[in-house]
Amino acid sequence: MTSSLDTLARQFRERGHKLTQPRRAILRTLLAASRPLSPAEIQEYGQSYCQDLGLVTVYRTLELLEDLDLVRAVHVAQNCHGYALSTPGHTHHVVCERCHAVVEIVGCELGDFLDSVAERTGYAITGHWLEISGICAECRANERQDSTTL
Amino acid sequence: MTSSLDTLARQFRERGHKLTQPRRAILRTLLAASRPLSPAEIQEYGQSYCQDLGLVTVYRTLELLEDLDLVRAVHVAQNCHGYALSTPGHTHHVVCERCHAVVEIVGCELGDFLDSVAERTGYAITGHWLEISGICAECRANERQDSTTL
DNA sequence: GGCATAAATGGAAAATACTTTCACTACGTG
DNA sequence: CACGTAGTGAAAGTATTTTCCATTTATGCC
Repeated sequence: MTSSLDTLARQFRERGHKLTQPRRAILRTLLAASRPLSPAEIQEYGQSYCQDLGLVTVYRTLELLEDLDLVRAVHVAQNCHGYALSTPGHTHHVVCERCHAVVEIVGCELGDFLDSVAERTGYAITGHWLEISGICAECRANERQDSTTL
Repeated sequence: MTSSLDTLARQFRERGHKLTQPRRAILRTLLAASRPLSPAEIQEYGQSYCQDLGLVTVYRTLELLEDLDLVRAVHVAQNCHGYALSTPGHTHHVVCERCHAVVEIVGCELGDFLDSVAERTGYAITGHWLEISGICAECRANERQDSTTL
């Protein structure tokens, strides 16, 4: 959003990666996009900058850009494939990074925050999705154990 | 989480759906799970309750259960197919439901909320993911226009 | 500026994942 | 307990992602 192609390119090279034409095309496409794009879309639009940009390259470059924190995967509802029983009402999840256990948080205390978002962005807010990751008590206990036995 | 098989089954029937063996197997699997499962996993585990549970049925049943709000899709990072440039630092997205335009919210005001989550759940919070959906100013303007021209 | 070289590329094809179709089955009402 | 319909699984169809490898290209070095 705030980054220019130059800034991105510099960061890219500074971390020891080559700035090839295909990669430049992908960055340009992402810079020009007003919404998250799928790999196939990135290839399609990217070909206006780099004639024969391959889909494989798009996948590889996205992976790299994610590692470098220059790009992020955005949650797109249709394409999320984990399912869990929901408790009635509005809830959020806290997912353990180690064992993937899920705790649901029943209350939702984001009302004020969402109001301010609406005001700042001009959007009419219709919903939100919050997921919190962490390490559950059990896994932390196990980790302590592991490190003492080593 | 708090629901029993009986409760789920009752809600299911009350809303005019048949409670078949495959569906029962899927509900049982979800009840027994401690983390979100993919459709393929649900099929695999569900087969211990219903010998030849088909993947198609899993997809259809999940869709139905989502409609009934008995199950929810949980964001699983690997399977999200939208990519967007990330601005440096921590941001959240507001995505327009109509045109998919994305606005990034730069500040993050969830600190206090996350602290209370940590306290309540016993998790060490390592990160969070918030996405807000809404309708952007432009799309709302278009909608008003549409309804007056009709 | 040209050269060496290691990284990066694109196409083909394999491997996965997801959807749709359709003839058959079984739920549960009466 | 028979019947009608919602629900089913297998298989085919489509889309997505990964792997492999011969070829190309960016970049540091002269």
